[in-house]
Amino acid sequence: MARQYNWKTGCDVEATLTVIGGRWKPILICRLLSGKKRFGELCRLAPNATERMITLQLRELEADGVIKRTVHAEVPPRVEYEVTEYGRSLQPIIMAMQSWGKDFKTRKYAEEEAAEAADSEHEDTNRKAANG
Amino acid sequence: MARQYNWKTGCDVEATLTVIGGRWKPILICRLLSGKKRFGELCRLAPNATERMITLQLRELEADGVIKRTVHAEVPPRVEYEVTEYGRSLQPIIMAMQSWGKDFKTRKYAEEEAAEAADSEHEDTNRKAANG
DNA sequence: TCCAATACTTACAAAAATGTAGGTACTTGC
DNA sequence: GCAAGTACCTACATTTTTGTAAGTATTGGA
Repeated sequence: MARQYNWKTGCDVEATLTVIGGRWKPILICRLLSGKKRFGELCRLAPNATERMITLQLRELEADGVIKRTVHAEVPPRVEYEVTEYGRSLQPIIMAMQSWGKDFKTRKYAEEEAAEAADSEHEDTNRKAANG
Repeated sequence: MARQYNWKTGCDVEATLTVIGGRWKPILICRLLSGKKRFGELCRLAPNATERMITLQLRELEADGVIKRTVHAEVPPRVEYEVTEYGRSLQPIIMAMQSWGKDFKTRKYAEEEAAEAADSEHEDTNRKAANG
């Protein structure tokens, strides 16, 4: 997300992308929208992301005022992340993405099933042809 | 967007990102939501993107069934892009992004103004101090 | 014959994002 | 003394994305 973007003339959609355009950012925001989480929890909730990526993306979100980081002076350390009030204004976007994605997954899954079914039917035909 | 993603177990938000996660995709979809456009028009409407990027992202959107590409057999060639019915289901996401971005821009702009005002006040103070 | 116009494509180069492997700090409990 | 536990950080390597510059096809018109 290193973009030369003009706040006066730039496109609205592009502006949003400067904040949530990172690969893991929408996912992390989504996780935090349902409540405060510790670093380790976030890692477990985003298993495809590495710890390093999660750290980096959280830092950027923090810098943009979307989330808040709280360090508890304990040993072993405990760090909690939560969305700020401002960050919560992203909720409609994240929710829309979640809802669309759910539907998309169902579609994709159905497609795969259909493809497999077609495949095995094809195998049947081949077998019959070989036998005939 | 080259991700090993599991359609059964994967996160909903992440699923959406496999489709609209490209840097220019949300912008292109946004442009097309307001109506059919020619390639050249899209280039003019997304001036920060190169022609190559626009081509590539359009191809991916087409492959995902979000947009439709129509080639008219003319010389010089004319190619039109439009969102499919399915693509239109992304509208809530794009609109939410647009709305949030608009607000964010206003905020950012105000911040910059404030920073500049503070700066020139600082200069005044310095001048006074130097004079006193 | 050469140019203009459009929507690309291709090879190559640069930049950005992401991943890997290791290390750090601190204190409690064995 | 040593391992465990947490939330990182750092250097480095690799992958992915994006950009640059040039070339392609077609045909009507100067």
